[in-house]
Amino acid sequence: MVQKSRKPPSAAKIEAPVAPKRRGRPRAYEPDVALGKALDLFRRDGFAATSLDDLSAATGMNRPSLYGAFGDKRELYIKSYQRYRDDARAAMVDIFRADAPLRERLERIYRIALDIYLSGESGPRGCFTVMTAASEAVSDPGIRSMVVEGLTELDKAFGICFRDAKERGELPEGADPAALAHLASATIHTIAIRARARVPRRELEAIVKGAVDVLCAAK
Amino acid sequence: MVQKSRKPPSAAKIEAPVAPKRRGRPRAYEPDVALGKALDLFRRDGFAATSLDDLSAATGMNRPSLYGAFGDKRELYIKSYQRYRDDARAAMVDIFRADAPLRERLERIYRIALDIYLSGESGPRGCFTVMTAASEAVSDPGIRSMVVEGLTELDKAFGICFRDAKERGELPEGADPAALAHLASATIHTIAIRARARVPRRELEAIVKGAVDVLCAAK
DNA sequence: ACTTTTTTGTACCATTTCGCATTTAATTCC
DNA sequence: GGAATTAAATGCGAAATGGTACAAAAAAGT
Repeated sequence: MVQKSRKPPSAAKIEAPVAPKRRGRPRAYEPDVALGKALDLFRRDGFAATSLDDLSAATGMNRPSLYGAFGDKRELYIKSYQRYRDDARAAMVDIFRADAPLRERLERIYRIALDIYLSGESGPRGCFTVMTAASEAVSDPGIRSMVVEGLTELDKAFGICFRDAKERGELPEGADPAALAHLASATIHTIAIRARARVPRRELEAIVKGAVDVLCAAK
Repeated sequence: MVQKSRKPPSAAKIEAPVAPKRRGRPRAYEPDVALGKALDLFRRDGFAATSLDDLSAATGMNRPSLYGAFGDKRELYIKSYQRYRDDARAAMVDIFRADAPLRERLERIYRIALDIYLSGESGPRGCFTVMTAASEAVSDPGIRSMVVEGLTELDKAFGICFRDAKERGELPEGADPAALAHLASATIHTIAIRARARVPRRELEAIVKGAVDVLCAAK
């Protein structure tokens, strides 16, 4: 379970806690949980293999409601992807920012990543960014740019990590933080892919351990 | 162009060069080129988003002929994947076996990989193993086992590479060939994914260079 | 010439797919 | 209680999909 609660934690605006007194017939669904269900489906089967009927069944919303709430299938996919990114970022940002040794930060990031990639009632689901890159990204410019953004965001987060590890003397003078960051991202990608091939967690953890050893001792 | 000629280079059996004198109406297509076209389509759009009509149009075979020659859509996908693997292996095996310094072997492997991943008339196509892992692998056990095989084959090839580099003293005593091999595979995977996001070749080459530097200097 | 064999080409079928138009239901405002 | 508003539910429809039946065609064997 990666999804965090949807309550906006902003301190301003204390009002509208539960009853904004809307005008017409009330919704029979909660948009956030419905979007979560849609994301689950898309993560398992991908865009093309997920039908609106599947989505309708999973969310409990009938097709017109789905359409009204999220737009067409592509828009729903995009919103699902944004949700995925938000959740993943929320799960990792604290660790990336933590004032902890490099090795510990890497280990924690990869543990969270494995949790995300291996979760799912009907099998591991991998990384949605990687899945989307592998499918829609070539042909859909809008989706592609989101994917690039996702890839870049991860590179940057790792980049900062290695850069300040180097500043703190945890890495040798000659170490190249950008290159190490790309290798750290690559490790994320490889475990995401292997997770979908149902490689067991123990093996993925071994790959991660080997990578962390190399990355912490590099050059 | 990765496809090699389909002539079986076995020295035995010199006969059957062009006319085996078949019995009925002759085929209007060459199975190998048709399979190549099917592979092109599957690589671009994936299994679910490629229709039999698309395949029929691309191969020039009508659906019943397609069906007769390759079986149903899934079987065609599997045969396409095998073809992809055969081609990729053929393009790399000599380099993996070459008696050359580690760095040179890695550089050559990655150059070939980029050629494969970036080729395609309608955009880069990435790695078919990665694409298949990202889509069909979770739900189809048969396809999944082929994917695992593909991933493992690459790990092993890199493993041998690093192991004998270590034996030759190109790597320090403490180096862990298996871990380095996984990182080398991870680099393959990350460039495959980024290629599909249309990251330009120069950037991918920079990522590769950084990775090779780390891998050749590790521990 | 005619049979046999293999492949092609046309046409069809049942299902699924996405999307929407229309009707019905539940709620607030007056 | 009635009008207005918002959403759910039903169901239609046109297109696409995977797959196949069946007839016509092109070759070899006799």
